[in-house]
Amino acid sequence: MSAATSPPGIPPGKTPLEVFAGYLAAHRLKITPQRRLILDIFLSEPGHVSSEELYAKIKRRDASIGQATVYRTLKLLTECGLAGAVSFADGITRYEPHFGVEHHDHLICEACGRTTEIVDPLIEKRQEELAARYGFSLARHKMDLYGTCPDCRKKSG
Amino acid sequence: MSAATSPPGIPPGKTPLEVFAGYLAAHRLKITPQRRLILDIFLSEPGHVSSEELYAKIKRRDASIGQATVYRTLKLLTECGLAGAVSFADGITRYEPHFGVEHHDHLICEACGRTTEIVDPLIEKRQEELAARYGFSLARHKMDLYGTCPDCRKKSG
DNA sequence: GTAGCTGCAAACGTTTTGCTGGTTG
DNA sequence: CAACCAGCAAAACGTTTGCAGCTAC
Repeated sequence: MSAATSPPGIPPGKTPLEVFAGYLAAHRLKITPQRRLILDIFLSEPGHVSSEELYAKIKRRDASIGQATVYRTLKLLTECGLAGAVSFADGITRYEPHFGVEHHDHLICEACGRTTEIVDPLIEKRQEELAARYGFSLARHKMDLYGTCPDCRKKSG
Repeated sequence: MSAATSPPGIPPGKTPLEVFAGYLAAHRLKITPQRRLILDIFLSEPGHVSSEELYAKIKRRDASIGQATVYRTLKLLTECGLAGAVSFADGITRYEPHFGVEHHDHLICEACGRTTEIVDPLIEKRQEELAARYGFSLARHKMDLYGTCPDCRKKSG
């Protein structure tokens, strides 16, 4: 596997900026203040953000930035493996940092909408086995569990 | 839990039409030829369909039907548990039948895009346990495994 | 200096909505 | 016959793209 363009898997011992810069250089693209700022703010987000949410946060630091730049940069971040796109079937694409942040799955309350991040080693391991059984090499996965959280169960009986 | 409006879980021993009719009656909505036809064709689909794909198929049987009706009916079918919305982060919402069709997860090849439907009882069981540990009652879940299928692995080394 | 970037605004494709006449219960 | 529905077309939504001037390399 040649290192330059492979999306999944973050190179070890590199800062996010180095990863991004490396990707940009490899594709003859440029590092700009806007791209740095977007990377910076994106990585400081705890969970998943939509492009619009991120745009709002970024605008507070640089009011002159445009929506399109945020969209374009998020796409770049996804391509270089620093971001991952998740969608919860509500028509909005959300992104989550794939750097420093451990992989996690989601436990989503259908009543109040709150999401909890979860990981279960046993499931992770089993997924690998399952993919292998079909001859797949597993790059990544997404698992969302939908239900009702304890609080909402109390409220609605 | 009162039966009328609960989305998840298909009542046993009922036909899809009965489920749908029951839901409509409970909400004082009406059964129409269009809704019947959409349900019928939707359930005859093997995998996931987008609203537009379904619309195209439906139009072949009733050219006078409108897109909006398909959208509206798919939403109803989702509400009454007969359909489930899935989205693969490409901006298009797809629906899959939740009746007769066993629940399944997806194994998706990132190279050629083909999806294989999979189920692993061990994972299903573990998901329940995991949700329970957080006090959640689990209604449903979505698990997508992304990787490279055997064929594409051969082709690209 | 040149290739690539930005911000703006217009375009795009999917989904939703307002309306009027028609249909269901 | 009252409430709800269908089809149509227009609107709304998130996202992408074309362009003209500006910036990184």
